[in-house]
Amino acid sequence: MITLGSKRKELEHIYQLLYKHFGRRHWWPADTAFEVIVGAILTQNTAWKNVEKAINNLKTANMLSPVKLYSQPISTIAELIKPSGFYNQKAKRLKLMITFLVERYNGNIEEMCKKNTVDLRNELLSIKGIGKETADSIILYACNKPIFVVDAYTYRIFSRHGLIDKQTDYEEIQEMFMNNLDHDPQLFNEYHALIVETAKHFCKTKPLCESCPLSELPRYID
DNA sequence: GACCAGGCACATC
DNA sequence: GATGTGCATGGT
Repeated sequence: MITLGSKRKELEHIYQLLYKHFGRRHWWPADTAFEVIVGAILTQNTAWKNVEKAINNLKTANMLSPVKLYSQPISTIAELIKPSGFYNQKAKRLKLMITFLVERYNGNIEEMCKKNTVDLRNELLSIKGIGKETADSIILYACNKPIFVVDAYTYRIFSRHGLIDKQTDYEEIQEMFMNNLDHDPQLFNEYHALIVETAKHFCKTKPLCESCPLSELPRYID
């Protein structure tokens, strides 16, 4: 029987182990808040390597700003972000997000981030193409507000190791972290980044380690 | 040449 | 409410 107290300890312990092993991740990999938003949309079900190419295309074309992209047709955006895949769909989603940003917040991300987290999350979720993970990534990594980002890696790692079960939904997983950890944006930032790092090293190269205790995970990575 | 990747919306049962 | 499908490129 896992009590609340021990779950907190377990989550903290895992964090300490991963942090010791990987060190500070310096996430999200982006130069600006706007780049975070673009990356969050482009990385939907897509390897980050491909997103980098797409973002580089936008930078090279001098298009990586809300005002610049706002005035571009979807077809132009699609052409630039091609390497990230699903480019027609993502071009529409990007355009919708940017339209929201420009028309409601005058293209000012800081202004958008002044909204309280619950309202901001609902606003983002009302944009077609912005789902829970994308919204939470924007709130945490573009706004630096404390919300826990749950992604496929989080689900895979923590379900494989028995901390959540198969039918646990997004909000429940999010609550597990948020009910047991300080609401510190830097902590949530780092924890999610460490999960991604773990998955990249571990899930790929050592698929047979599914059954090893998560607390011992770093030992299996070397 | 399969198989997968830091989702999401929509259709169908 | 659960389950399935389209979207598309590039790396392993």
